[in-house]
Amino acid sequence: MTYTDAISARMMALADPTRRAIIERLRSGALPVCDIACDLPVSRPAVSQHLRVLADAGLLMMTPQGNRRLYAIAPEGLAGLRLYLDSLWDDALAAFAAAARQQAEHNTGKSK
Amino acid sequence: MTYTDAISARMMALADPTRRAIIERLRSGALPVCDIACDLPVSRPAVSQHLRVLADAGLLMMTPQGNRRLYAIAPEGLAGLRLYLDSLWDDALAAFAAAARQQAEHNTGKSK
DNA sequence: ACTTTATGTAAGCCCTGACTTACCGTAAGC
DNA sequence: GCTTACGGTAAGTCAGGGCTTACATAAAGT
Repeated sequence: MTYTDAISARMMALADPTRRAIIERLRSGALPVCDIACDLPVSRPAVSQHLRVLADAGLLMMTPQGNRRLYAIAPEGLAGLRLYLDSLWDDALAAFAAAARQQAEHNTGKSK
Repeated sequence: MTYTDAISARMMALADPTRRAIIERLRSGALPVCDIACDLPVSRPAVSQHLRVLADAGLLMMTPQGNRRLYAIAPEGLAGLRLYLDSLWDDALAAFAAAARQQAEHNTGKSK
């Protein structure tokens, strides 16, 4: 399903350290490109490319404002990731509990 | 901080499609390497390398059992990721609300 | 002890993607 | 109307990582 593809795109977008730095920079609110790029260790075109990747993944929204373009985190983009991790967490916990239970009764079964 | 580094490692580990497929395969419980690799489109050594990456990231735990090695999802490995996404989600929502509020009073301010 | 099964490791190939420089469009200010 | 800031695009380079084949190790079975 295309649902998983969106998860993949967002996960890969968030996996890059530079893009994570951009996201961190935008936690407190929208910023123009120059403000994002000025204290990053890469060139401004590189930041533009990263912004494109993040926007294509649905993690950023852009609003033109006169001369510049404000980028901000799109909360909806994070929703799917949260759901995915939560379901994975649930299944992992259930499998862990089941394994522990099975281990316990295996031990009692052959208790000397 | 090394906190963020663990997040990065886990995010990058989960970003790869093949590794995501491995994780999906382990949702229902622990499996030996051969069972994981048999229905994946890559060779078994490739799976071994992916398992190493996932284990190094703290996302998998391995328990030797005779001839084979059982791999299972480590729930603790997911906890940090969930916390990170939740905090990002909170900040993004707050910033979004603040921007909307500011936009609103800007509009009322210059309402004709 | 020898063979088979299960798995990790080494070396090498190759493609993706992150980065850079150079260039182009567009809105603002004078 | 020019010039200047802002920002996206193009082309090319280069390193990292994912894959494969070949080899090594270890436990099990017979």
